[in-house]
Amino acid sequence: MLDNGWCMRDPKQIELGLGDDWNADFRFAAKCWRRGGGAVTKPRSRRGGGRPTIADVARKAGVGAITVSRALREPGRVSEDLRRQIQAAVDELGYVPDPNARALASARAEVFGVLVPSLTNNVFAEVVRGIYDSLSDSPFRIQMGNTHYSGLEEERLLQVFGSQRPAALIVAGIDQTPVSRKLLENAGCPVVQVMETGPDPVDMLVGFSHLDGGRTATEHLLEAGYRKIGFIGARMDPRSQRRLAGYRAAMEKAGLFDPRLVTTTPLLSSVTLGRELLRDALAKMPSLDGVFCNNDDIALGVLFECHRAAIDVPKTIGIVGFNDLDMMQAAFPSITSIRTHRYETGRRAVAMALAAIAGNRPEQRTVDLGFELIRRESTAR
Amino acid sequence: MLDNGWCMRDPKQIELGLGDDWNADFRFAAKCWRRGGGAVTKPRSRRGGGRPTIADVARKAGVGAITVSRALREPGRVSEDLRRQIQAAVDELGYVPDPNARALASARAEVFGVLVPSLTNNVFAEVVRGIYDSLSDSPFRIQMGNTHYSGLEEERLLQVFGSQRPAALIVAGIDQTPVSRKLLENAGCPVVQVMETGPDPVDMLVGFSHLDGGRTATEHLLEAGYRKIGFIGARMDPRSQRRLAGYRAAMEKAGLFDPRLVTTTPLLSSVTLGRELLRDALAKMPSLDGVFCNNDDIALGVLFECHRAAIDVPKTIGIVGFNDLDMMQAAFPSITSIRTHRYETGRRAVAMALAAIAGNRPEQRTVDLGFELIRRESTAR
DNA sequence: CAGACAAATGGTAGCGCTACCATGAAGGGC
DNA sequence: GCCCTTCATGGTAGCGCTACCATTTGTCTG
Repeated sequence: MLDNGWCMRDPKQIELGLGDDWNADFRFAAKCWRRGGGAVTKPRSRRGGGRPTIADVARKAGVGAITVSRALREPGRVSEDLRRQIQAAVDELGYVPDPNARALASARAEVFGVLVPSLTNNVFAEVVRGIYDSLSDSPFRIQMGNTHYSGLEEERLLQVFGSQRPAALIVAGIDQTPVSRKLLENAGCPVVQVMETGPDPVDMLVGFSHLDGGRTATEHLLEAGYRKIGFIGARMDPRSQRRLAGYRAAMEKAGLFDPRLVTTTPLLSSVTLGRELLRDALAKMPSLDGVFCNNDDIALGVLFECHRAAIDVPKTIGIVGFNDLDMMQAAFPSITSIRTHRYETGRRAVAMALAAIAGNRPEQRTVDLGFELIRRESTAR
Repeated sequence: MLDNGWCMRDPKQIELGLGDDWNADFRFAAKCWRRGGGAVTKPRSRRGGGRPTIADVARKAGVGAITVSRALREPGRVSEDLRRQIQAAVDELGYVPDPNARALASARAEVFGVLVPSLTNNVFAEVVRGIYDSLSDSPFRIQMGNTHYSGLEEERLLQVFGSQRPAALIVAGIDQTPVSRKLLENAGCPVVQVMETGPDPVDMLVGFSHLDGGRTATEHLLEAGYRKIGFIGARMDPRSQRRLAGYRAAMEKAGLFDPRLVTTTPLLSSVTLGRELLRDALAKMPSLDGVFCNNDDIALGVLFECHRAAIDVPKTIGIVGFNDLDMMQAAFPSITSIRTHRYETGRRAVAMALAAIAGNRPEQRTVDLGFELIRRESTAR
């Protein structure tokens, strides 16, 4: 065992020592805060803190508060002159509008709600990055939620998000529970489902067909001459299930499907797990000559296991991944994968939501961004 | 070249077609919305929508509004009887408090502001995951910002976040600009800097010493008998700089430092880049016999490049990574790395912030979570 | 030049909630 | 019994902003 290592500090020290009842904790926290207990607060003259308000700006600029409000939100409706005066006052006072007051008064928050099943999965991280980049110069904030692949958690978060009257909602997937679907339909804002295609979006939809992706990957292996092609998948969420369905369709069409070729687990995907699953797959079916992996982490694990077991890739076993993360190209041998447009998905979702907010919903409510098969060494025999 | 692939759809189709002036876009959007233009809104009787308010609950329960408010926030201060009545009314009406109104009235939003330099970097994703998990059952929302490793962007986001009167701020790193530092000091809420240690935190600090990490990694290579040990680093942010400093300290102490052993680039880190950087390093210094990599992506790239160039690892070249992502353990040969406690960092940061909100700031304002050297095959010669 | 109409600005009245203070009732010490 | 707390509840007055409806001025039509 090489994984011994020495510890710089006692790991016990790293525990947290937190109570379970966060609400109680916070209630206590809030009470203390009110009494000026802990926080580094400056003494505040007025209740809301000493910060300038719209009234301060209005006074300084010699105009009405509402004109300041308009100058900031709809500059076109305020005369050039006043606009300059107001801008000067804003700059001088360092005025920043209070988003809470704004949301309360207008019954609409400048917030995009974003729901993803995982924060660390690179796939969703890329989508989220696209969303952030698209909104970074906009007045919109982003409220993100992690559903942990749980329908119940999604319902809860949707409930919470809805209470804020968001400007739009972006959610991963199309497999919402009936309750979630109802919440989305009644959200009173544009809704974009991402990462899939399907016949019946709640509102708008951006993604691609995982079924076609799975089929394409499998057909590629078949064309390359592989026959005993296995499917290896972890964390079998709905998207993985569809990839599996695509695999199965291609294998059945070729008359090669065999349930013993399929190896899955509900465990969270990881490179290490990819290694273990290949071992399992080979134990069940020693004559395996190809693998379509649920995702690239698994594919990388499979590759490493092949190295370790001295199995030649691509000669003895061909490997195809899914998503085409950067490392697929760098691997040795480089790994064939299905490239998906994750960043673009985020961008497009925001673009569609903004269009809908502006009242011109795209006539095309479903956008299929497709995917690409990237052929590499791992299937070139 | 194997990276040809065929495209399922015209990539040109994937462009966005968005204007540059988001503000103008949104202004238009908002205007349309007000006129009932696009969104799927239900007709609303009152201005704020037809949702139940605290007054509705109070009426139904036969109590004053303020009692409802208290029952929800400080149940202990309301009698058992009324609490039950109120809860029944809340459930029946499906009442959810409006966080905007709450924030406005109390001059304090139940929001944690979180600022990270990257959303896709697994390191920060893990910290963020810890933060999310720690707050998932709390009343706090999370407002995340992506600084893109830019001080200016950080200042801008801090400004925006501050306008919301957050309950706490968590920011990555200790190298804020003077402006950012001032903004943090005046935020009027607990502030936790994460991912580093240092002598002078704004408020609280959770992390570890990247310098010590770099030194430890390098000393390990030295102990294993490597002599011409290179440093390979991409995206040389302040943390990477400190790792480099640790590397340098160890090498100088051993009398082995040579600037030609250091290969860096400001480019964003990736596995592919790791391959290229090793090529560069070997071009400069063909006798290289060890590499300490800035992070695990780079280390993986280095490993793949060694495979491709038929360089034996660990015999000819030893490799050490940084962070100990899952794939380090799965790689063949497995890769020695410095394990960092990213998830725990997020958890601890939240715990400290909550404690501070509650008025009992930990006496220990700086928490060093340390790191571990995980010895593996890549340095076992 | 009246009448109509748009453009520019302002006043008022909330949005839904909580801080602050007031009230009345229930205990507790001498 | 008195005063002094403490506890449970409620009324009132905003928090900072914007929707809605004036009001004023200028411009255009016939």
